[in-house]
Amino acid sequence: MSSHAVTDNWVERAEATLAAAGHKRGGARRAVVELLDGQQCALTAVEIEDALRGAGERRKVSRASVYRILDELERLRLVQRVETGQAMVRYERVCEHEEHHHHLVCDECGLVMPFSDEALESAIETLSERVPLKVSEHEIVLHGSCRDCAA
Amino acid sequence: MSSHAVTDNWVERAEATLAAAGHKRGGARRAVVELLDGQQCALTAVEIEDALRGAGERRKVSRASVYRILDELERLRLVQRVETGQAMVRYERVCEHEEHHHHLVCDECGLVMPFSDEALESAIETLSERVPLKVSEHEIVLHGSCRDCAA
DNA sequence: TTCCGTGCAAATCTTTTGCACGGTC
DNA sequence: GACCGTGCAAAAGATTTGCACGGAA
Repeated sequence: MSSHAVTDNWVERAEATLAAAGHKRGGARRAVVELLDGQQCALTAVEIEDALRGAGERRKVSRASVYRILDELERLRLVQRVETGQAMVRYERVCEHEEHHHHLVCDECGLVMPFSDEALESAIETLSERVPLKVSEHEIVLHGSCRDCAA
Repeated sequence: MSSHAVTDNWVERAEATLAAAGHKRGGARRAVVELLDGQQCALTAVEIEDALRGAGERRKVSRASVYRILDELERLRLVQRVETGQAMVRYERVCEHEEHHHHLVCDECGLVMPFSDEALESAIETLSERVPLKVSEHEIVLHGSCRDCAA
């Protein structure tokens, strides 16, 4: 069950975008897309592979396919990479009608949580004008200790 | 020649901190410290190894040592990791009397440049109070095309 | 029938580790 | 002399690639 059906049917958009880009359907890709749609936060390739192998109803997808699929989804801007400094890249769905968000990483237990902040976004926007780079993306990661670990 | 001798003699501080932490001196580590001191921006382990092998006067340092040295310098907060989404971690000197800065990454040619912005820092500071994480670090990376690549 | 999507296995690349030697204290 | 720092080689872990088969169009 998707947690975002109300604001943006990401699965449908993904399928449509993929079709428009000339892709045939594939069971592995559909499984990955559906899994990503149900996530609170970013997953690594290994986590995706494990999740799909585990859940009884879902088909097994080879790791190579997971990487290829994530690559293609990223190229089409359907998912985005999240670098959390944990040695593995994470990927998460990009929703059109959703607030842009960033990530909190607990360096002790590895927990990753999303957050968003308007003041931060506008500071980024303003600053992007003054910088010797045509900015297309930005990524912000706060590191520290989560409540459980800090306690 | 250090580009920062005026504001903060990082090499001296590094040597002192290392000594205080109970380390003996080592030629490899001194070479890495001196190289890092002369950099404009963050380097990868491989770049460090290559730079030291290349420069005539500098001794060759094995890659394993580069990683071990960077690890120790990071633990002592003498250098910091920079995650630019380029598959390799970058490291740069941390200066005490220098403005905190972040990075611009050209996704086309791989160029990495530093930048800093007060409004951004204060937004981060404010927001850090309201978040379910005891924040100790933050990292901001802007991606895009540099002037040469965008032209 | 034509090609793309996928799985499997091997390759590649970054980073880490084990071990032995040589230098620092 | 005791121990740490370092080099070398092998290992480990993440990601990519080559190839062949089966399914989608």
